[in-house]
Amino acid sequence: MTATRICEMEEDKEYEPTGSSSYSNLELTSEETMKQIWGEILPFGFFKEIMEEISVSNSDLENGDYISQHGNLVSPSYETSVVTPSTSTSDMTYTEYSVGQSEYPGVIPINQLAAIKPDQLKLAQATCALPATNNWQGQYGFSLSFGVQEKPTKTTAWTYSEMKDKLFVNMGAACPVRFHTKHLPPPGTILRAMAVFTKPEYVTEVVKRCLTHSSRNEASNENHPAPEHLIRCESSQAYYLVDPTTGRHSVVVPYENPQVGMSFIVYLFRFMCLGSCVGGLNRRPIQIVFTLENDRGLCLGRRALEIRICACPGRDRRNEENLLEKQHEPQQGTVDSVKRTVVRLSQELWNNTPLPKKVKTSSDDDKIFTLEVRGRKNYEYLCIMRDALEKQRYLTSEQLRAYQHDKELHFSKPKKKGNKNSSGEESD
Amino acid sequence: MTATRICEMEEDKEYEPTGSSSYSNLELTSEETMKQIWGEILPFGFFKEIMEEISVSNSDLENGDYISQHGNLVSPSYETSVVTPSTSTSDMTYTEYSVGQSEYPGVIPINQLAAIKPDQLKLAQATCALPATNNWQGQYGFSLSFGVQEKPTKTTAWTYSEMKDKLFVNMGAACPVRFHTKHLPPPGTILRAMAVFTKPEYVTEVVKRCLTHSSRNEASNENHPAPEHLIRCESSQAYYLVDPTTGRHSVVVPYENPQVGMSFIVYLFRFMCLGSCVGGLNRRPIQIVFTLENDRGLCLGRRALEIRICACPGRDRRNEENLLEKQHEPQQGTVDSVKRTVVRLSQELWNNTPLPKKVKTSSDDDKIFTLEVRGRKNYEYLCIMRDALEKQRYLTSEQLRAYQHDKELHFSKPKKKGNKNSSGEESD
DNA sequence: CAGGCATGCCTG
DNA sequence: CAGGCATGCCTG
Ligand SMILES: [Zn+2]
Ligand SMILES: [Zn+2]
Repeated sequence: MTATRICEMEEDKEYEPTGSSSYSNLELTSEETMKQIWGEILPFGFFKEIMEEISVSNSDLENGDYISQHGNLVSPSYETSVVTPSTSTSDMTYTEYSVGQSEYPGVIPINQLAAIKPDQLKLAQATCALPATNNWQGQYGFSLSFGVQEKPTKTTAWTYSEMKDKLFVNMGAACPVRFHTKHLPPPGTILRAMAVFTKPEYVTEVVKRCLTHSSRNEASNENHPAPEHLIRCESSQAYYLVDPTTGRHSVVVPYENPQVGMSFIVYLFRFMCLGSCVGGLNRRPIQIVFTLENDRGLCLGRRALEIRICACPGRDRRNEENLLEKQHEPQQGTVDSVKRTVVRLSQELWNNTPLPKKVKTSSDDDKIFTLEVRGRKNYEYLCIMRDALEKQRYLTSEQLRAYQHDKELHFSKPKKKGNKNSSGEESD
Repeated sequence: MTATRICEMEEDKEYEPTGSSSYSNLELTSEETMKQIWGEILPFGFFKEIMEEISVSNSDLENGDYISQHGNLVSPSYETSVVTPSTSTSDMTYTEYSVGQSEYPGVIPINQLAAIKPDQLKLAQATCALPATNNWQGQYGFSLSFGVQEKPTKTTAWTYSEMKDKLFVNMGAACPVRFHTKHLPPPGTILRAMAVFTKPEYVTEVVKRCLTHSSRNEASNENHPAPEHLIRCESSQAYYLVDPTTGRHSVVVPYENPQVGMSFIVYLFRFMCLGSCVGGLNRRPIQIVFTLENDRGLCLGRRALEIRICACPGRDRRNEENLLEKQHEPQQGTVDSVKRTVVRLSQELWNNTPLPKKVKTSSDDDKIFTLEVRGRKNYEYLCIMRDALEKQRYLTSEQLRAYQHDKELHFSKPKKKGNKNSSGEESD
């Protein structure tokens, strides 16, 4: 079990009501459960009996108050809109079937939530406002790979960078992705692909095609049922979904087990906008989250892949790899650059919340930076900020101190498989 | 009277039925006349009694056969759609009034066309598939100018280059244009602004905003009646028109005579897309054609202005001026570059026509280039091609030979005011 | 298909 | 606000 990108997950440790690291964990838990309850009903046979037997008993979860605090768990209209695969209609209307309306109440009492096995906690991100993007092979050993390529030219249609674990691909090009499972997942398992903005400032925004490219007149949209979807999968069994709660787009195909003798199954994916599309991706990096889900919509494995859709995959890959190598000589941010980044990030992060926007920065010397925040949720933002600072190589977690009500918050440190994180209070 | 951009106009000379240079002249004539007959009815008082007394008698025009050959003169539905100025409605519906339906037959017999005074021949381009873009002061001495600017910075909102007679302007910026008339035009006169692609390959395409910027959600479209119009005029009396025949957009305001003591009247124009907008201008240069029109829709004066809508008007102006200066050392195209240009242009031009696409290029030496074409209409394309080659400084008219059915075609040469052009047959 | 321009936009 | 990068696309 690896760590999530934003906050670390615990495996056996009890939840700490006072700490904040369990916060995001709970969020996952509750939303996952809601997902399971509400389900997503697809018009083919892969999902059956979705709403059955959710046994209720919960001893671990004692922080049900977060649910209402979180405020996202009121029930919207639970119609799952599903776009059927194209049947070569020429009128291009967006066929949407409303195939299911939950009779479940809007808010599920927290103590009725099921005893869910750890694996199941790894949410199906389709109904999660902040989808999980951590890699997790799961019990079936889910992973992906790319075929080796002839030396990629500047304008090769796609190229995968091992060094960056990133796919560079032309808009509209069919890109073969190999999916591996070590053990056979149950029949009815599906593969889902969903795009998510990588930067924390944009993660909440739904990834769609730009207006120009989703227009009816676009050649690429002829006879396609989902012009607004960024990701396409070349399969007659592909279904284009719009999550009714979050509005997020995804494409789903039945997961076919590799043929005997083959270690993987190949799906062709197309990405239908440029990363630079104005009013669309708008130069904001994205990743594709591939999830293996069983017929109840539970996630069996997940693999997030950074992707850049561009005109010159070869060139851009080379550039990014060169940049990364240059950066490998570690390089510290200046006091000013860290301050600026923190201020910008905090403005972005706090902007759309009812939380206090107060953030102070100061530095004792050039090595340690201090932030002061209030409120429980802020811990989550601090983690995002910390990640961003680290990613930009401005500082490491060790260099960042955070205070809440005059008490220092300690960031949990990413650890290896099976580790626990810690988040408590200590005197300065 | 100056020459049109594509073919030269004759003033007193008789039309030659065998030649082709009179072709485009006739086109102007006939379309202008159609314009006058069908008219454009605006919902305010500027145009009245449009359809009255068109006396019919024509001796000069003896090539009526071109009319049907040209094929554009069938009558579509003659409803003029007019977008009223915004009245601050918040629902952003595109208010279109259908204010007039011609009872005129679809095709006007050529010999019924009026004896139109030369000035009136200068067509109101609003209903012309290929709008006139020649500058013509007319009897009221219509012209425009720009105020002097403080030294333009790189990102000044707008800047006018005398050297290039070109306006560089930020998208959405209010740009003050000064309009001059030496004599008072009659009451009811209006000013029209219409955008036209500059390159011959695109002149027939209607200039509109891109999908992204014309979207309802665009901030710039709030309470605006014409989100799809590229050109806006800051005036409560501005009307946004879509020509029913050509689909071309224009904005029209009552032409107010300069105040006493002032030599000009200022209108503020905004240009609502970038020249680079994908699916819109798409990096294709445009010009704005300003026309003064009387209350019958007849053109009283015209001024075409090249314009570049961009993020950095200052920078781009400097770059273009530098380039122009560098080019002033004349520079010839190679045989290959001319060939390539001719082939590309001919493909573009012939592509959407039923005409034979056959074009040969050959060069006797490095100075003379030969084209072979068939069909009457091809002469028009040859002229466009010749202009493009000249513009790119590849060659001059003198260097280009054209053959039609083994007979050499002679291009008419641009001459000064009052000159005649010649287009006949000569032996090689 | 690579070199390099064009052009919006980010950074200091 | 200028320098300069980012990134689609044109040219040879
Ligand atoms: Zn796009
Ligand atoms: Zn635009």
